[in-house]
Amino acid sequence: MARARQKNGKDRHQEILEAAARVITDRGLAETRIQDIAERCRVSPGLILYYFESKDRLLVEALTYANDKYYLAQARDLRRLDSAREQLSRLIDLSVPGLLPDFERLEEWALWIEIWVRALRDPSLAKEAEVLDRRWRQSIADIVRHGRQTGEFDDGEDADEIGRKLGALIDGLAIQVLMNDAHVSPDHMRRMCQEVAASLIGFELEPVAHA
Amino acid sequence: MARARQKNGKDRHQEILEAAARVITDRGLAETRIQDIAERCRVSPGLILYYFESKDRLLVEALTYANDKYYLAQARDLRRLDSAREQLSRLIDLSVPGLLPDFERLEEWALWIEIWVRALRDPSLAKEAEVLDRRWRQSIADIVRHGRQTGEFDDGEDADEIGRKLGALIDGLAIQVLMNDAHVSPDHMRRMCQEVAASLIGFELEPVAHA
DNA sequence: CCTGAGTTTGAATCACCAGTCAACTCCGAC
DNA sequence: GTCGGAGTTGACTGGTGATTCAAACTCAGG
Repeated sequence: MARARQKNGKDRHQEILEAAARVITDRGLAETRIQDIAERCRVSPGLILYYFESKDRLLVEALTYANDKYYLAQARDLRRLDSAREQLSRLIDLSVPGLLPDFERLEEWALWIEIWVRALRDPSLAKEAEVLDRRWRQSIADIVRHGRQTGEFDDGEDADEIGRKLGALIDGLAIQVLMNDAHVSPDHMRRMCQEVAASLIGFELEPVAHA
Repeated sequence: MARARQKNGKDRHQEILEAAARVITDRGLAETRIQDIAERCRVSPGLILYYFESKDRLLVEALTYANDKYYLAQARDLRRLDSAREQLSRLIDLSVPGLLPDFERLEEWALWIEIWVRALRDPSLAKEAEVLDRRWRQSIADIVRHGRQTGEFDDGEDADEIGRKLGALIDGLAIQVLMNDAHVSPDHMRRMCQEVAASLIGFELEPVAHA
């Protein structure tokens, strides 16, 4: 296999990114050492720098790589549902940290906060983060548009605006859930988001998908 | 002055906290070195450790100290206004990063993100953060209650719940404004928050204080 | 078998920084 | 005046961790 080599190289690349993302969620961006990443790959520290030109670049790549992975998983999950209403409800459930244990949402949110901090001082990461963030709000807006096209939802406020509002609400609440705020449990967050979503699309609340 | 000494000591303490908060907003928590703080105070590095038992404790104290300072300034500002409606509107304006240049909201928000990251792995800071956060949401709820008492606002959803919702929305939007997201300008954020606030308290939107 | 490019290792280097400490300066008390 | 202690300095120590590098290893192709 002439490919085996190159393919192996590709795998290593990804393997390292994945390990890095793991370590970051475990120990936090600031406490992540190359050694940790190397250990997680069962590889020597030197190899990490053989594949990435510096620790900094690796970390930034790992952050966006992981976020991308989570986003794609979410998109795949939502595509299985037909009705816009179910999709919106599911999107909210997926966004609540720790609500659905199978989806590593806790990890994802922790990574987001790390991205925000770093983006504060790294304009190029800020740009990437904006793209990722926009894509995610876009997916809310798309669901709204879809629901209106099929007649499931009434017309109303601009779909993009709804995406921004609901997105911001989810961000804000997710932070508090993540902080273990006693006044904002995952269930509470879910209910609030579902409620607001319903009112934003002019929907009669109620049996919104419960599991 | 037998006091001069002690007073001087007190000032130093505060002076260092203030300098630390400054450095943190400038360089980020992770990049803050004792040396930087010492320089900002025009003092030798050793002195910093003379007043604080470790860099870590100093940083955590600085974070909550600065947040407290900002909160008190906001409370003072709001107290000048009589009508609940003006207070709510002003609170929103004060919360938009960079909208009112005199209020160092940009700094405050940057510090919040640092707090969140650190709280993720420091339960004791998480507890302090929860208190600070709750106090701020509480101030929204109090305004709502006040407005209802005076008859300015209609009754409706639980005031605390409104505090949580509006608070979360503000948090979420502030992050995007802070990231310089082209789709969420300070003005845009202001408008959205005012709008949502109005609808949450069942208020006819419109001439909501504009400056 | 060789060979050589691509991989991998781990020891060595290098810079940096938190925290320590012995010495010095002030100033008020006696 | 001088004593003593709080306040202050800045050089020093120790540990840590990113990055470099020369050597070793692997394996596909000849």
